[in-house]
Amino acid sequence: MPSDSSHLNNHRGPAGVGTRPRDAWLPGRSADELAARLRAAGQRVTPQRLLILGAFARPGEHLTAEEVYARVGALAPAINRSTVYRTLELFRDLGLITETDLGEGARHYELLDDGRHHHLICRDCGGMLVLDDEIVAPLRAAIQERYGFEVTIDHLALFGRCKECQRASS
Amino acid sequence: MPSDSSHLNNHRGPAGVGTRPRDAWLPGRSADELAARLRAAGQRVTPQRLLILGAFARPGEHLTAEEVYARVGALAPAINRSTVYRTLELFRDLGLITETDLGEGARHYELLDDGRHHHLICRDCGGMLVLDDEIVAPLRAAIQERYGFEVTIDHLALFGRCKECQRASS
DNA sequence: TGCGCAGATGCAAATACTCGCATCAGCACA
DNA sequence: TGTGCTGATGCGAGTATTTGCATCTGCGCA
Repeated sequence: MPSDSSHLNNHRGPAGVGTRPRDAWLPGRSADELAARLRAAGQRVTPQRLLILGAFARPGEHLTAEEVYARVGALAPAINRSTVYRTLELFRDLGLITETDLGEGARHYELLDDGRHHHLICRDCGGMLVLDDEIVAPLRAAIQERYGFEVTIDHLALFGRCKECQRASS
Repeated sequence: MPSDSSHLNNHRGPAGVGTRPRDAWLPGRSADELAARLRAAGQRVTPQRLLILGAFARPGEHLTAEEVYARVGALAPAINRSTVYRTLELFRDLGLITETDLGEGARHYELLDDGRHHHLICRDCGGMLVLDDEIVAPLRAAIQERYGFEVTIDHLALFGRCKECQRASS
């Protein structure tokens, strides 16, 4: 379906909706905060959405879509798998959570807070390093300056070979 | 399976095998070149592998795994879908092809040549810009310097909002 | 050239994710 | 508060990808 990109903007409401705020929104535990955030983006507040955000206990915890589905299903069995996937996509676009492919077969989602971080993953040993956002920030700035493109780099996973594995095979 | 990373190095041969050459390897059309490249990496030369690389007609052409499978299947119907997926993964690790999630539901593979490029994709309008590797190179260098990590950034897809969509919603 | 082992493949099932469509329900407006 | 429109959800089917295991085969070695 390479020529079909309609799904890319299929949950935008009217004028200005979906705009990511300039100031990062600190993830709140309260339903009220999510409700306000959704309404500000022209999105509806539904019990499903509240539950799905609630599945993220704390920032820093990685969850796959299936794990979110399992947690939510324990509380409200009627919630559908598709709704979970679609809602995670929405939250990602709103900047509430990050979505990352850590190379483990399923994408991981995480509450987004101000202390952004990224990962370096070794394809040889599987080891994972934390990459400071300070290293990534210049890329964001350069893209903004050169292309006027507001890029979202919230939780990058980059692959390669760690120092140890390079040494081991040289 | 978050704790299982054994698959990350399951197609490495003995000593030094799997090492990516410092000098980029220009993708060759000839089976001989692939054979030499595979043997140098301690990998076996099989008809399946030759066919799968052959599916990439030219650099610059994006193919999904299913498209590769379809092309290869037209020539040799016996080749299995799993083999295609596993072989693409191998070629990616050897630096022969790039793997990118362009947000279209299936990952795209492309022959890697020296003129690396990346993509900026607008989540609002679906538009795609080409991002010059010159902008990304400093990140690669910074990671190498700070972490001693040899990162592979061959074909990045970054998402965000293009200049026009920013303007339209402000 | 023949033998054997480790790695590659085929197969089938399981998991991960996407999509179209009918129905349902927030929320704007009367 | 009631009504209707539009976006959200449930559902089911389809596509994409991964995995374990049995079998097969490339290639090093005798």
